[in-house]
Amino acid sequence: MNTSALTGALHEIKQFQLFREMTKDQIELLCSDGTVKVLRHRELLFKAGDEANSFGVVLSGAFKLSRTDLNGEDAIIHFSSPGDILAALVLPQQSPKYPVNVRAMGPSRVLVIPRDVYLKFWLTNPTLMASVQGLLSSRMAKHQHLRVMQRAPLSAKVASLLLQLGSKAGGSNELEVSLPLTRKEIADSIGVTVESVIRIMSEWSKVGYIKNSENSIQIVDPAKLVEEIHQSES
Amino acid sequence: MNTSALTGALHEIKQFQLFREMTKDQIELLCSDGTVKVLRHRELLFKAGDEANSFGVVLSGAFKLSRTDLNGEDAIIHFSSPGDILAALVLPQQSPKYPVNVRAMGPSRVLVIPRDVYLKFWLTNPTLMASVQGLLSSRMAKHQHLRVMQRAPLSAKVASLLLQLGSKAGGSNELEVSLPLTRKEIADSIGVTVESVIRIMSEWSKVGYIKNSENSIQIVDPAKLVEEIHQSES
DNA sequence: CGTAGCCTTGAAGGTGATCAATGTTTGTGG
DNA sequence: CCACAAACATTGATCACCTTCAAGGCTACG
Repeated sequence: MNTSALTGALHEIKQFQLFREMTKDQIELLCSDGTVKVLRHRELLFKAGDEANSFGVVLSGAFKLSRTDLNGEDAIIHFSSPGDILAALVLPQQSPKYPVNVRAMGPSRVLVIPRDVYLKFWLTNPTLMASVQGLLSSRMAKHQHLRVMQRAPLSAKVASLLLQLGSKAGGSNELEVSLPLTRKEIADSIGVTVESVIRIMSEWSKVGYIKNSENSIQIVDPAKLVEEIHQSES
Repeated sequence: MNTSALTGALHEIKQFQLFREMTKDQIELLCSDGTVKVLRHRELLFKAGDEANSFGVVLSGAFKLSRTDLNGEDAIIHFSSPGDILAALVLPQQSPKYPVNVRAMGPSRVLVIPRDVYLKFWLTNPTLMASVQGLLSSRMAKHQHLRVMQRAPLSAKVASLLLQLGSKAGGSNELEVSLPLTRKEIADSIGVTVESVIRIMSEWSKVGYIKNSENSIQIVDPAKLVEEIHQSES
């Protein structure tokens, strides 16, 4: 593999919350035998059901975690951005399998690390485990949030997802969803059909709540989307 | 607090997967300053939003983890049975809050342990952390499963939940749901209305797929419920 | 230049929500 | 121990929301 790519990756990794308090030596240990893998749009990193003998730290781009339902449709479980860890949770099990498909959204890079390293160096590092639990906790929180929204109307679900994925951009209070997110992916995340998502979002585009830039979604008026969520109250 | 209750609890705990490989001394350390709390049906253990300064290990009975949605309705996140840990995931955060309400289902007992003990003794024990991640992993798997089922018809969702909660009973291939589960709780778990759940389950009772014993549900014919799930394939 | 992935719009139909009323069981205090 | 309230279970009628199906356009990329 490319050693210089790895060295570069170690520098990138230092920026992430996960490794904030780590020394350079510690980081090198934690990433032993790591390799940087570059993926193109839609390329598969881990396949659900495969033996999980390595895990990943997202360096750049984004990944979607999904499972295929009985009709062959995708159900998207989670979006991972830089700094997120992939597949770590299942590694302590004996002969673990990946529970989900992990697929790149746009060109992406990930640091792939063998399972042994996790068992030996990650699990034994309390500071790191605290951070890992933090990541898992926020992922769990998103699952819970979706569960709470399940009975809300479709518009509230879409609004909720966009606000969750959006981050601050520009001087105003506008938000921007930085993922290259398709309507289909939005639909698969909240468990509805593409058509329904399109109908809602076209409406919002028309009245100026949101705007479609080049492969990113601008939330022009977040307050209106929040309103959309609260309209579901009885 | 009652010391003899605690001593008894330490024996119970030894049976759980979580502490299988621990020595008696280790267990005592991990449960330092723990107190056994006895709760009645519907009694609240942790309240969502409260400061999380302790966590719990379920000893007997069962607990439901839920959040209240915008309409004041409950959304049930998870059912915890003996051996499960409660609220551990959020403890590493600075000034953590309980993310959910934790409420007893029927008379229940739980070992409540201070947060410090988790930070000091749990996080620093790799073997234990591996087990904890195992529990979290299975909880995450259930969330994912529900997500996959989201587009399936209501009957498939109910069938899926019952099969998930059921455990082997009797000599035949019958299953039994040991929780004192109400129709409303089933509805709140899968995000539908009570009435819909009742309509489905009455139907199943009539044709003999399931049976209502005293505060427990018998799955007489699991195969038929599995069939119910697969009918949703297109 | 053709195919694959994505976006869009319309019409029709069904599934599950809502609302309302009533029965049943459990628990509690007088 | 009875009366009353609260929680839980049930059934029916109506209707809205979202799905399904179908057809077509747009853009990117090999």
